Amino acid sequence: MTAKQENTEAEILEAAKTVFQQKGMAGSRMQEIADKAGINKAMLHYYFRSKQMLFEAVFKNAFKLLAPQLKKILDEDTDLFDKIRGFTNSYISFVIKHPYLPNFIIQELNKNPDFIERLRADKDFPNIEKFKLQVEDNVNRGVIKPISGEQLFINIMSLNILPFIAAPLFKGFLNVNDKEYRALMDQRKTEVAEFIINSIRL
Amino acid sequence: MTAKQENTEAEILEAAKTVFQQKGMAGSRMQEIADKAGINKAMLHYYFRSKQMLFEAVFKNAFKLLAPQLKKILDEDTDLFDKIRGFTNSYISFVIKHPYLPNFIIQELNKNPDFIERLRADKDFPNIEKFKLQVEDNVNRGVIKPISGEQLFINIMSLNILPFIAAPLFKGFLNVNDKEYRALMDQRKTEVAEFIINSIRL
DNA sequence: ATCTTTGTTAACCAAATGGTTAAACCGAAC
DNA sequence: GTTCGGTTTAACCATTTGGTTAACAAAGAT
Repeated sequence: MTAKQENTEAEILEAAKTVFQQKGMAGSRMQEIADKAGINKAMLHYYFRSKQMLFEAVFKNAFKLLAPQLKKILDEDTDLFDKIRGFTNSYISFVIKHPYLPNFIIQELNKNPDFIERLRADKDFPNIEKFKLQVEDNVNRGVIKPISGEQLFINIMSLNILPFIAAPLFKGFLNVNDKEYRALMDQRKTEVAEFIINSIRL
Repeated sequence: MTAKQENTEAEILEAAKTVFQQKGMAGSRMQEIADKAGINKAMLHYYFRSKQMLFEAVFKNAFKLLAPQLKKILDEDTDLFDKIRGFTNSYISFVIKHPYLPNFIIQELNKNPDFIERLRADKDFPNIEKFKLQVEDNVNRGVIKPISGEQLFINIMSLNILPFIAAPLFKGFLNVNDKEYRALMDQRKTEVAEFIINSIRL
């Protein structure tokens, strides 16, 4: 076995990630992935057997990257307000590093809703129970207005995720160019957290 | 010319809408659209020349449906708080009627960002200027905390849109079934508006 | 009645696409 | 240096897919 073995597999995954995340499962071509990885198309099948299996490998890797981001807000042991500030700030850095990733996951999950079941089996699958208790505790202590952990979680995610997923749409509505839109996103790094906190603080 | 003429064209558009919105441009097959419309595949080309042109017809129709929803929040002449309540409430009804539409638009716009330029040419393209003035006015009158119209608009849209686009993901994280998730969405019909208003009210 | 235009279909086509195969390659163990 | 294992490639294959064509039906127009 040559030393290239893992190298090739990694290069395939990297190329597949790029193509799949930008064009989706249906819009991606095995040939394009092979070209981008600089190898023969047959290698894709040698290492991953089929387009579907290659896709699932890429998808799982993508999800593995996203999960730790969510752990920050779900499992960490910090004060609720700091948590919201911390997540909002770090999520934006994450998206800059992986621009297509959240959209990719959401999109493919829409086309294949049962994927989530297989993901849940993983030990690192994010769990909201701890966060729910924390929110409930803050409500009981009179720190924040009554709100369920679920709804607060949905709100935090929505405010952080959609502006990136729907960037072209918002750019159109707001009539701003890429640079101006990036400035808006930069502003959100702090503003979104305060927006949320203002809403729930008593 | 038979009386079927417009009928056929409409049936093609209806079938194409269903298929394109659920599977996207790349994932859709002309044959499937023809089957769903109950006609021969050649008719698709007879009426719309190519897959691309059929797709664009569907896309424009979809956008035409979405635009009036946005006008509610951008152009109407009602009080800001009422506007937020009204939009939130009516948007959810809209999504129930057209479940795949917002995701479809966002997704295809991501794969084809220059689409938005062609859409902007339309007279009915939503314009945010009036809304910006209204927000500014409310800030100046001390009714709400300082916030730009752009950011408030992004927040309103995000809180309303993402929970539907990312429904499978949220269902997974929250570990709820379809029925429970729908209940959460129902709760949001009023809660989201109050969440926003609480955040900006002085 | 026949001619013309429009709508519709079945059969067909070329290109693209996911996947396979058989042979070549290449480093390592013997 | 020969053999043996996994690795890599070029060529090939069957199917799918968007699109075309030629013939045909139906309805006005003359």
